[in-house]
Amino acid sequence: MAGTQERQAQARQRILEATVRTLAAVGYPATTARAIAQTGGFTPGVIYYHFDDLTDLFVATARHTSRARMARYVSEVDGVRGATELVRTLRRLYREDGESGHIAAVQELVAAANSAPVLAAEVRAATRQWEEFAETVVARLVDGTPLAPLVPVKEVAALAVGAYLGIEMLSHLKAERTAPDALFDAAERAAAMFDAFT
Amino acid sequence: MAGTQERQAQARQRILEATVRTLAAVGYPATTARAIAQTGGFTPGVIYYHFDDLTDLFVATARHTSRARMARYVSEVDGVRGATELVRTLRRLYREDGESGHIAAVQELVAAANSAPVLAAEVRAATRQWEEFAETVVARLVDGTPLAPLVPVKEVAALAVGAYLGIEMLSHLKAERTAPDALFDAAERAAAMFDAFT
Amino acid sequence: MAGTQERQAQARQRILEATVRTLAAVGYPATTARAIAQTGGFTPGVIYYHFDDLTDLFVATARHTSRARMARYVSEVDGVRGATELVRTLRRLYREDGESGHIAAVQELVAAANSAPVLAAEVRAATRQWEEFAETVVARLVDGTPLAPLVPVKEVAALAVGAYLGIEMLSHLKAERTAPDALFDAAERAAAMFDAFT
Amino acid sequence: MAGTQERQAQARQRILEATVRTLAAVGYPATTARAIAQTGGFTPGVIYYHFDDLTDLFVATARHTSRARMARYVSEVDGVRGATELVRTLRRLYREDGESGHIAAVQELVAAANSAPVLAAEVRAATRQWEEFAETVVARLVDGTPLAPLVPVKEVAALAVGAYLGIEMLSHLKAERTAPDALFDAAERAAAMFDAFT
DNA sequence: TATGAATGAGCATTCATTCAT
DNA sequence: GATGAATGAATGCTCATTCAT
Repeated sequence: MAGTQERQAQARQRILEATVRTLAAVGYPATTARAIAQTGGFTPGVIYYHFDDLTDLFVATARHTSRARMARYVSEVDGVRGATELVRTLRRLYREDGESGHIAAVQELVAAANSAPVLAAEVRAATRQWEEFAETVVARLVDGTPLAPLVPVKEVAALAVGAYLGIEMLSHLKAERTAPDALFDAAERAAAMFDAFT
Repeated sequence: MAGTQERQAQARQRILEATVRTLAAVGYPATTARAIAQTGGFTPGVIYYHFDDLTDLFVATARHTSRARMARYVSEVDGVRGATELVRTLRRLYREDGESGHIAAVQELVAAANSAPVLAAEVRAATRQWEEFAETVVARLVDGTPLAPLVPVKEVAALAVGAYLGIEMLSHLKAERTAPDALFDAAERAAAMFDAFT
Repeated sequence: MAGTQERQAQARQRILEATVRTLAAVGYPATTARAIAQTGGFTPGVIYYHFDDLTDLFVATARHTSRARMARYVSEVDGVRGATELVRTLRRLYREDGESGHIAAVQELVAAANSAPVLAAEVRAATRQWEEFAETVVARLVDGTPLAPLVPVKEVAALAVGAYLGIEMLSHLKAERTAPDALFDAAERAAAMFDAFT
Repeated sequence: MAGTQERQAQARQRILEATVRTLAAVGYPATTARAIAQTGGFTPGVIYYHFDDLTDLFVATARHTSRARMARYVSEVDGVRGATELVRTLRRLYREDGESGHIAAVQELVAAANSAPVLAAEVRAATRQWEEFAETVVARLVDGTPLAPLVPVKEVAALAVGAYLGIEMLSHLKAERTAPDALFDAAERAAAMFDAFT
């Protein structure tokens, strides 16, 4: 009997993951019910058994993906001390994202929000959470250092989130993972200077 | 005879601008032939008289918009001396872009490139030009200063372009222009420090 | 063991009644397996346990409803003497039908028969029975009166059945029960004249 | 230039007639966009070029058919004197309707109105016009005769319209045109008595 | 050149029906 | 007996695209 709820949840999970993979692979405009179904190896009909419609599915996907990654980011970044270690952790997380298609999917949903008002609300909420997360990370980094009064935490956080999405968008476009790598290298050098300085 | 070519060019221009406005207003997935035609006040048929198909139109739009803005950015940034002035100029240009819908359109096309392989090539080329432009600007800014050896020009440029697109994407999502304003404010303060230091 | 058959019969009954109520409420085109199930508070699956398919269910519904109402009409009209009393009885029965949704359901099934050949046979049979019933009533009314040779019993009966369905269809359309009331009033006056005359 | 509007009207006309024929042939539930298109020999897409959606088409069909028949009925019944001639005229008109499928279509739309609220409004209006028409006919028939004070014109008219639809529904169900014929015969005999009496 | 009409492919969604549990 | 999950075939509708005028 407990299995019923579990199975239901499992089925939803399978659909959500197929959606993420499809979004990452072919982009939002091509993420049709059929495409998702083919990715996940099920019939388009199942989608409608578990979700009201595609919008509902995209909203759920946005929430699910964002939450899952957020949890991972929070737990990984939690014990980090110093900018260098932070950059290294982020690089590792970014690679994870790239392999699972998570940020690609998120970026597609953010872009899609412009054409899907209902989705926009959900994406806005998710974005806000990421900005708040970025703020805590930045704040922890500069707090107690001479740079603290000079760094506008909110703005740096907003910049970070925007840059993360924009860079993912471009690196996906270029079908290359090297550009982000070079960026992380540079960031690591900057972080070393930052750590030395503080 | 010359008038014929001119007229042809004018018609193309009208279609391209309608496409930009439509992209900015409703996003790529909703930018259908009909939607473009309605924006521009012409019949969907005309599009096919002047362009092979929608992909061709989007490619042309990417090139046209990118070039037009590039020209403007180059000419405006050309005489700029110092980071503060640069930030102020960029803020002005960004506002222009916002009003005309140009970066919004570009961002939509970059996002769309993931689902439209032919478009991707054009967008990649445009992106490269913007990164090169950003490189020259950054280089000019740090050249001859003590910071020169510390700043990885290529990476900073790539970061700048990515951040520009990502932030536009997010601010469009939030339907607010104030976030970028706060960012420009912060950037201006940072620029002042930079200028004082160099 | 007898309880098993009883239970089976009860379940069928429940489904049949849910079908009647659904037909009356939303009409044949919207009377889907899901809609019936929701009306009756059971799962669509049960329908297929008790009936071969929807057509089978509609056929059974036509038979069931027609028989049930026929029994009631026969027993009520049986002891009636005179046209006035007949009209009053019919008015009462018509009101019953309206409240339970029975003629509405029958009318929906008659209309649906045009699109469902298998259903048509059943509905034809039911209609024939109603015409026969009407014939006996009309015959009993005129027999032994001077009008007997003037009244074409078969045709009057056919007219009566057709009018009954047509008027139900229209009054359902108008969402009003007053039109039939006015008709019954007029019929009662005509019946009074008839009774006085015979 | 004038041809443009004409062609448009012709195309609409073709679609409307295909809809009437399809409704009469397979009934409302089976009158899908594809079915209509096949009847008319065109693509489903054309329907949506000329009508907003199927509801719009059904509403237009109800109006068109009702108006066209009404015009014919009014003009044919106009010069009629006496009940006998009226019945003969109605018989002729009824045969026309049967061949063209017009009342069958109307009856389907009336039945369908129960499931299609938007359609209901249009059908209600059409029904009202037919009842008014029937009233004028009945009134003209009894006016100036001794029966005048005895005949409730409104109710007789309502009965006539309801019976017309109901009988069409049943005769369509029985796939026979003979029943109405027998009814018209009986009506003609009654009319002869009526004419002799008045 | 531009338009209006038409086409055919594709999409979201619904629905009757099946079946393992 | 009954349920929940799944399937596959429609259905309404949109859209890129074509073409005669």
